[in-house]
Amino acid sequence: MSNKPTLPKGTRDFGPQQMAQRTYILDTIRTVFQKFGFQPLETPSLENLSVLTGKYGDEGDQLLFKILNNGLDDPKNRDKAEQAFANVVQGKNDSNLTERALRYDLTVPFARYVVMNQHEITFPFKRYQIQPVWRADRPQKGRYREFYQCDADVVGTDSLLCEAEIIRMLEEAFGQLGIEKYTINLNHRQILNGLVEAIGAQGQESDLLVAIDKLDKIGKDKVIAELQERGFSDEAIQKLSPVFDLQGSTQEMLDTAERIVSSSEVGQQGVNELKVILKMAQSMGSSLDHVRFDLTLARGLSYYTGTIFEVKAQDTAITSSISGGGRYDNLTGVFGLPGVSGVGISFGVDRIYDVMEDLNLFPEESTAGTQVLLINFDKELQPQVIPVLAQLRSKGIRAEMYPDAVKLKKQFSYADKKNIPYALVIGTNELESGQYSLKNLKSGEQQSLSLEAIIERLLADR
RNA sequence: GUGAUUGUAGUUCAGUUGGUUAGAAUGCCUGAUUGUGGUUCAGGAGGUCGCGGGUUCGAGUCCCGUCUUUCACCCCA
Repeated sequence: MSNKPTLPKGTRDFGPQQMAQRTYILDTIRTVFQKFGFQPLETPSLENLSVLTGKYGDEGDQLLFKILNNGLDDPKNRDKAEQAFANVVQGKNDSNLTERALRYDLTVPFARYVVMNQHEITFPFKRYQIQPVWRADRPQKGRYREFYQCDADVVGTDSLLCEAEIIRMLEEAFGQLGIEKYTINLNHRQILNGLVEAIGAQGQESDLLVAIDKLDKIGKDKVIAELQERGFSDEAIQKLSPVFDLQGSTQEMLDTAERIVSSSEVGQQGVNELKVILKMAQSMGSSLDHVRFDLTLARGLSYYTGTIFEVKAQDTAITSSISGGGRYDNLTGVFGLPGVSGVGISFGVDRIYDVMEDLNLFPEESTAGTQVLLINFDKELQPQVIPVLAQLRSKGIRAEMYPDAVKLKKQFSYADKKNIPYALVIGTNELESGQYSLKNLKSGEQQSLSLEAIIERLLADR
């Protein structure tokens, strides 16, 4: 029998260095959210299973992490539990066996919160939420079973200002993180609906979306093959062909799209909305350099009804999207509150981390730890050295003293490994003269200075 | 859920058609240097070969199961 502990599939530990880097990402995003007027919200890790099922499609339901009820071993529950188990084995949910599940995303819990607090909330309601979510997916590159989402959503307004602000937030966040090469892909569900109408393929919406969403991944020919396989007529595919060959500036592509869906009223409406959004984003200071209209962007989540967003980084092995979102007209409808429109964006911190790691984008400050290590010479001297430690900290300097009076070699190599830039040596000589030895561990130079001078130097070098 | 793939020292990996006591690099500890790290040199510790079963005189090596890793599909952050 092995006693070696292991992690559950698809989960990870984050050590001190990784935590510093992750915190840097989260803080950057949080600051952007707050700057745009979003307020924080946290919801429980657990939700009632009935809140989550049916919101993510059949595939999504399969990926929920369900929690086994307690008390199943109680003899008086036994019959119920066995009956429930029989149901679950047949793929049905049964609250006598599982009535809770881990949250799958942040949007549905948010919708639940809005419905439960509809009378207290002032609309439009802008909230951000940064918490882990869980999916019972098979892990692979950029996919984990536990990962963080950073969501910002606005509910209670149809204004396209929100969409424009989302574009600005994406630009600010990725700009501040130093990710320069990325694309914000933009599309509109109504344009896609218009497309379905225009080619006369009503009733095959989802088949169409799934197929054309793969265009940049598998190419035109394979998409056409897949469409044929899914039973689209040659005529319909013929009508789609301009979609595969879209080129030019965002504006030009939008104009082309407008022609393609000209026979459809909803399609037209979608194109117009995107045009308005882009203009608004521009007047908010967006260069639109990173924004691209992508008629083949579909996104899986079934609740989107308007604009949809997806962000991908370039020049990196991480090809999956690092951010995504869109407008949903009726998310709270399933909880009995119809007519509340919302739009939101979600940042995938774990993938952003992978991209930044891959491109080496973490600034040195983002991992800053202790600034100065006090060398521990001798137990006898500690009463005189400890006050120095306190004094450094009172000035806001990140300082620590090596806890044991071991060999200096060991203490210095500890500082070296922890990437501490300075070591402060206070031994008998220093205490006699009042001039302490400050060593810069990067350059190797060492100076005798008064405590005031040391504090000044450390404060200047932060 | 479907199809592949991986597992040997803290870490990254060698290990031949099955054959004595399973190796390297790096990291770790000690010393050269009893008040000075990152370089160098010398020495040392560290492994139930993922786990369980099977074949065999003999298994890290072959077979079965299981868990795990990574990847593609599906889907998705």
